[in-house]
Amino acid sequence: MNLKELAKHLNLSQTTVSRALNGYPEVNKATRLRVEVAAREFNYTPNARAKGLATGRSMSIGHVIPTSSKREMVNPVFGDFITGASEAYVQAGYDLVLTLVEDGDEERLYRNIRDKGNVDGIIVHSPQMDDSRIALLLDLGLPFVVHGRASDITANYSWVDMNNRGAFRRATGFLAELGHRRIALVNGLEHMDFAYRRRDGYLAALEAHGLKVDPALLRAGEMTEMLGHASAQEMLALPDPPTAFLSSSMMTAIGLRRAIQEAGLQMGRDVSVITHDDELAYLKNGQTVPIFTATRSSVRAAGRRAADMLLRLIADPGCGPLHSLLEAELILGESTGPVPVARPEKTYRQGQT
Amino acid sequence: MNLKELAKHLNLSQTTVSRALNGYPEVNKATRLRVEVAAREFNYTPNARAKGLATGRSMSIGHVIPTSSKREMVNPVFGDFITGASEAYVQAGYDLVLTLVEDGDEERLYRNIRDKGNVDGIIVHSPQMDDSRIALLLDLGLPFVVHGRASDITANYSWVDMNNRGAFRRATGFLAELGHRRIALVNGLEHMDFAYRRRDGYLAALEAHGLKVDPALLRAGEMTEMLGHASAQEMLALPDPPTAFLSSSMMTAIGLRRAIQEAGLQMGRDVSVITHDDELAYLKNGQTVPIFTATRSSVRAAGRRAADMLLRLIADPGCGPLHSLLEAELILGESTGPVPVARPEKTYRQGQT
DNA sequence: TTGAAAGCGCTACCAC
DNA sequence: GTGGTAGCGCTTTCAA
Repeated sequence: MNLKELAKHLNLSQTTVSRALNGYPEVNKATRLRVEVAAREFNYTPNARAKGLATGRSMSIGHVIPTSSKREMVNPVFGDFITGASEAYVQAGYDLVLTLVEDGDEERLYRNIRDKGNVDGIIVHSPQMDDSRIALLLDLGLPFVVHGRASDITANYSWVDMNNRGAFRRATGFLAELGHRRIALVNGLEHMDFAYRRRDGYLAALEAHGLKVDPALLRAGEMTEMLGHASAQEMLALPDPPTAFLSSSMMTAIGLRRAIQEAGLQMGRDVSVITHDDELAYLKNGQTVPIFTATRSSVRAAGRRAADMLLRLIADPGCGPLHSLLEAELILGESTGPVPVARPEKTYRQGQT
Repeated sequence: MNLKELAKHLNLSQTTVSRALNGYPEVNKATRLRVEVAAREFNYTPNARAKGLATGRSMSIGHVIPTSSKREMVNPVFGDFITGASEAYVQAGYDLVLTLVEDGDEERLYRNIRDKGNVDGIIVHSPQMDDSRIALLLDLGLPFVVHGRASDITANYSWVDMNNRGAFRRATGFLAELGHRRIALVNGLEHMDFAYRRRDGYLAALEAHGLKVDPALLRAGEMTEMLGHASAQEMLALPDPPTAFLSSSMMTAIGLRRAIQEAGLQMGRDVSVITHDDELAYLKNGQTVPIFTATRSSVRAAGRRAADMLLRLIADPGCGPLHSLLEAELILGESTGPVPVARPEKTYRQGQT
């Protein structure tokens, strides 16, 4: 059933029915009620394409995820991010359009996304440090929010990010305070902004604790189980092996733990591991003390926030670039209870530059 | 730039320009060339909504993922599935619309999806054994392909599934052949079809090897690290603990391995683990022998296949329900080399019922 | 408070 | 080969 038929059935004009259904004030109360009842009765659902054509808005948001042989496959945390974003979209009546893109030809791709017109704005995933997409999107005038930041870009754009630097600084600090002197980092590809920041936090903590950096204890690559395994295996074979590992991903950590086990070492006794993507981690202190890193729910909160931000940007383009830095929970203690939700550290507006 | 403007610029009618751009045969070769050049020059991209309104097709596919507090969060393998599906969509010029839905009110929801008209078909994720959505969708006449099956449903519908039963039968068999008599299964929620089938395969293998089923070695729940940890902890405290574990998910396996380690046992020596979602698993035989379970790439292949299937169903609705069962790689051996891609076991058409 | 009619940008039918 | 024109289903002036 479409609007025309519904109107005919009610002996009303399309105009009135449309107005009644879209909450315009000038409709007679009784008329509106009649229309609403009939709409429900006939399961009337407006055609989104037609509505979009008429209003100029598509009521959907694009999520653009770069993939290529050189980058990682779709990151597992993406599911959590989307879950959070989706909440906002459902409430606001928006749809989510997912676009996986091989890198290369960004110019044409993003222009097409805009001109095709089936999204009102996009969320940009996996920014690199010098991500060229930001300038491009600013130029195209398509509203967007970046999930993460691009450290080498000076332009002012909207983003939502986890405090990666802070999380890794603290995690490294924990290990140092427990007496570890040889702390390894198995990171993601370091042209990715999140990985750069994590490394930065790691280095800062080493320096703060008077530990010197050993390049042999640093590894970066696609965050696979294989990377974790190979890295740990090689490092543990060093004359002066690490006694603790920081891992940037759950996947990497799985391989890393396997290598530790294969080396005949025991987690939490001989060697400690803290994983970023993981819900639980280990510290060396005789018996295992988990560090609770609530990354999954934090990422979900980030998704929610990014979506809210973008919707606001679309509704009120003048509200200027928005930023939000979320603090990931990182709790020393028992591994019980529900996962706490990340709290925003700060959110602020800023005038357009 | 839109069609009208482009046509005016070229001193041609919209009709001709449209025909030239859409590959209709009756266009003069020279004209077509002129049009194509101009289109590229002005970065002309047809408006998808207008095109959709005119053609009646939206050129996008919906992926519907149920979520609720009672079910698991978005499964990590979903990213791989989407990656595969996306390849097909890009080639065919389709977009991917992602819809996360809380369960309840399926009736209204799926009807809305159809009537809203911004997808031409959907992929149904996470089917339960008696999933009510299948009858509903069949009734609604919206083309769909299920990722997985619904064992309790007798209707004939299109699906793509991994051979979960076979994979768990084989995995259990490996362990039994290595001499394990007490093999535990930590499964997903067993009203989910994949979990039911995995359990079924596990039970079949036990029976084939003359091992008896011990309910104390069976656990099912949301596939979290906590489930894995709690399950393994309790089982290892039994008077007659298991010497091997099968885990339905990477997340569960992480917790499970932690419990093993906390119990002072050593993986691959005291106890063996095979994880489904994982790339590597362990067998007990003096030294560690990994089982390479190429689930990630297998799932990606499944996504690709499901998408191809749905596109075909949309193009030719008469081609009848299609089915495809994919075999997950499960290789005893070294953990090196690239991940092999799943081969289809069988694909066949079938007349409409 | 209601309705007629003009688009939104495109395709597709029919005439030339 | 090419062009005029009537929709696709909705919103939104403008009049009444």
